[in-house]
Amino acid sequence: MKAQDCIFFQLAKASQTGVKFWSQIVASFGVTAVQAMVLGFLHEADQISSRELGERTQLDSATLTGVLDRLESGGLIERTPNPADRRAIRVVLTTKGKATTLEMRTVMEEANAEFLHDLSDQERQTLRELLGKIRSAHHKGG
Amino acid sequence: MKAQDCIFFQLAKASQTGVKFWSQIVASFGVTAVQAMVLGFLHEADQISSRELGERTQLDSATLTGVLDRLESGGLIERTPNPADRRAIRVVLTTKGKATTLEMRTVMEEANAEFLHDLSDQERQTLRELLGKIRSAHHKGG
DNA sequence: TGCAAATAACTTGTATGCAAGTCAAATGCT
DNA sequence: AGCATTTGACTTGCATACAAGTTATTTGCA
Repeated sequence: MKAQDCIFFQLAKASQTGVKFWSQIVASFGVTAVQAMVLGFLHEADQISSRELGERTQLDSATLTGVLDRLESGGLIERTPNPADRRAIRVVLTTKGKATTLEMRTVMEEANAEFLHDLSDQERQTLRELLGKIRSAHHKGG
Repeated sequence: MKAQDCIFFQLAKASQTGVKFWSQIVASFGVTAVQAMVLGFLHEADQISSRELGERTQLDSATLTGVLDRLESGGLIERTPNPADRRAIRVVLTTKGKATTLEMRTVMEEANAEFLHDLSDQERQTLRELLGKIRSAHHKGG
């Protein structure tokens, strides 16, 4: 078996290609690929705790603290206290954060389509299914 | 479109799942996932320059310098001078590096099979093809 | 009620990834 | 030969990842 045939290598490199592609697109909004993803999730569910945000984005709490720090410095989100649990925070989009996120969501759809431009509709569907199958198979101790 | 349906997110998370899986396996050899990958490529082509190794592994020269540093500290590789080009180095596996790499290649095949355990032969084949298609479509300015 | 165990966010240390820049050596062109 | 350009490896700075540990707070249970 050649190293290039290793599924871990293939996944990692396809992922890197995607992240680079997406990074260049969202760079014009002043955010990184990961930051853009976090904003996208916040657009779906605002006011959630760091823990829940980490669950949805599949980001480690250590990683997320840094990402939130930079988003907060950029004025895109705010950390507000949660009166019901003083250990937790509530992450909220600022006005600027909401505007940026809205703009990016349009761009994201275009980017998704363009990134998979060379694949047929059937292939895109299959790819998403297979990637999902992998993740669910290895979810928490599979 | 939900953030979870973003192909960049799906690729990144499937990749992370793979890297974590592979990392746990190679940890017993005292190397990281990336280090194991580099060793795998060196097993195919020893004595190559850092530039060529970077081409094959798709690792940035900045990243590769650090990876080679740690492999060299671990006694798995050595940097030797290239008399034909004094700018370049030649990366060679040590005896220990060769032994480790040999052992790992067996484990790698098992890990590949186990990681894709929930997929049929047809699905595995399709997945590899689609990932390859993505990478080649975006290779150097696509 | 009181205290051990669990939890939320953060911190620390190490390893990629990548853009940008440095330095020495090799190349190309006149 | 002489010199600008290119190249190979390295360095720096910043942004993820993630294991491991800290602190304050909350929960669960005797």
